[in-house]
Amino acid sequence: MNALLSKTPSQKLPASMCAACGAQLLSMCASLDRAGRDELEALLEPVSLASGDVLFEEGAPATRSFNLIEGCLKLYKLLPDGRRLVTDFLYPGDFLGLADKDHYTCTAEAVGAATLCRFERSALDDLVQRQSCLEGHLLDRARAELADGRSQLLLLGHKTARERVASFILTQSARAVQRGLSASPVETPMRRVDIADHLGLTTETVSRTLTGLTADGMIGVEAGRRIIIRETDQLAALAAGHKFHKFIKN
Amino acid sequence: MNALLSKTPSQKLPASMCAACGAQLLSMCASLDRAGRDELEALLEPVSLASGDVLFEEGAPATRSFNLIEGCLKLYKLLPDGRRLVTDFLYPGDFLGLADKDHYTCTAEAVGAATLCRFERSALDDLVQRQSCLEGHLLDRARAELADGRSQLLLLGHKTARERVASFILTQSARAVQRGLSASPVETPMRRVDIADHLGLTTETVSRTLTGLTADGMIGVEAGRRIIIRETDQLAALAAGHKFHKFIKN
DNA sequence: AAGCTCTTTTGACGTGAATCAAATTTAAAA
DNA sequence: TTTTAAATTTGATTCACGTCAAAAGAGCTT
Repeated sequence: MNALLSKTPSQKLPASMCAACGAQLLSMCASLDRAGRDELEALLEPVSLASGDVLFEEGAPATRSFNLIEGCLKLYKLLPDGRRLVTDFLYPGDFLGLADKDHYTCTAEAVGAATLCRFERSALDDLVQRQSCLEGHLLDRARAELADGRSQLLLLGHKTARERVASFILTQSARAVQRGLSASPVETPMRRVDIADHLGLTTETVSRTLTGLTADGMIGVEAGRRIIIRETDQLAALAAGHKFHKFIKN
Repeated sequence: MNALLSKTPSQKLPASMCAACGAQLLSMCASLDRAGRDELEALLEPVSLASGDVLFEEGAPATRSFNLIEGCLKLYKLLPDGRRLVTDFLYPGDFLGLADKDHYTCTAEAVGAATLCRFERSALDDLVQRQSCLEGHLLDRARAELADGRSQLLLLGHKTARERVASFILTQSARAVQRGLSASPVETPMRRVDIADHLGLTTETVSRTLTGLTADGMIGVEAGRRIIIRETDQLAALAAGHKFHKFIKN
């Protein structure tokens, strides 16, 4: 293991992390043979990021892919005048850059400290070509991201601020469950402005909406960054766009 | 050739269309062998749709994929109260359903009369598994759709009505060019309400914005459905979000 | 723990696009 | 062609959210 390109080279990642990182990708393909496993593990490089570090920028050649081990990243696109859309937040186990073709379609930036495993795309592509089973899994992942993106289009195109925030909370909760965490006190490590830019709102509107949902007893907010879901069904009805629901305003 | 499942079974498609349709998918993979070609062609079934016909609905099992031969389709998602987001418009040469995993993520509906080629997904998947070169092309297509979707997120999240309409016109124009048509008088076969639901606006706002762009000399509108791009650079600057541009309002 | 900065919340107000409504144009049917 | 219905445009008004501004709170540093 070597950490040449890590932002904190003095602090190597424990070997167990590398193993976990390898296992993550390897789990994509149960039939990957021993040689394939070794080859894949040899491609891994650990990377550490501090809060606000940019891993890669939109439009740069997509020469590397990553697997997030610890922390949280945000992906975003910018308009020339600074308007920003956070397309997604990533958590441990998520991949970055696999769904990009030649160039990264978003900028990736750390939300708090984060550690990742890095792969050279060229080497990975070679491996994928020989281990054809991997390609199907990549396709499935791209399809899942596509489906998520389309749901987000609906949110940005037609949902109210209240519906957007409700959707966000439930999405974050569902992701926490995927990672083996609890559904209800959801940790939201990103700032209000990141949430706002993810939902096509302003910081103020996000804050006001959270206050409103709290006042209505649908959620609770602890220490700013931890959200308690109090009325799951009502929140879900709101997020799904059931405007007629008795508990829903707007 | 057989048209059992066509909406107009009496009117068979000419054989040349089937050949073109097959060629479309085959061109994905230059190395597809003769047996593969024959097998693929045997999978093709022609389908005809009348205006407003629904090809498949969001959430239905994605058992079939399609290649649009003629006409225009719209893909959309609905909220329970009827709010609608048109995720995309499709034109001849475009595929439908290839990027969906188990279930269709959108409803597909004909904008005017349309003809398509249909494939059974199960048979196609078998073929893809044996002709592994196809998988890479499917992955590339999914990646391209993903990139487009992310641009649309930015549009829906942060662009003004004027910027959205400008983006729409240029996107439609670019697609026309891809199909070998002229860039400037762009045919837009869909209704105002479809454009509105694609851009997260209302019919009235789309109409007013088109009127405004026409008044400013940026575009011209003929017979409601044909748009002339008069000031490409200004329209592009507007669409890209250069708010500071001297010719741009809002 | 005091002082600083950054973030979040709350308040007052403005505005872009939605809504409501009606006129006009276009398309379809008789 | 005439009649009827549907789509589009235009106008008047409203409202949800954005903008501007300030206060309150959280996190650092010393």
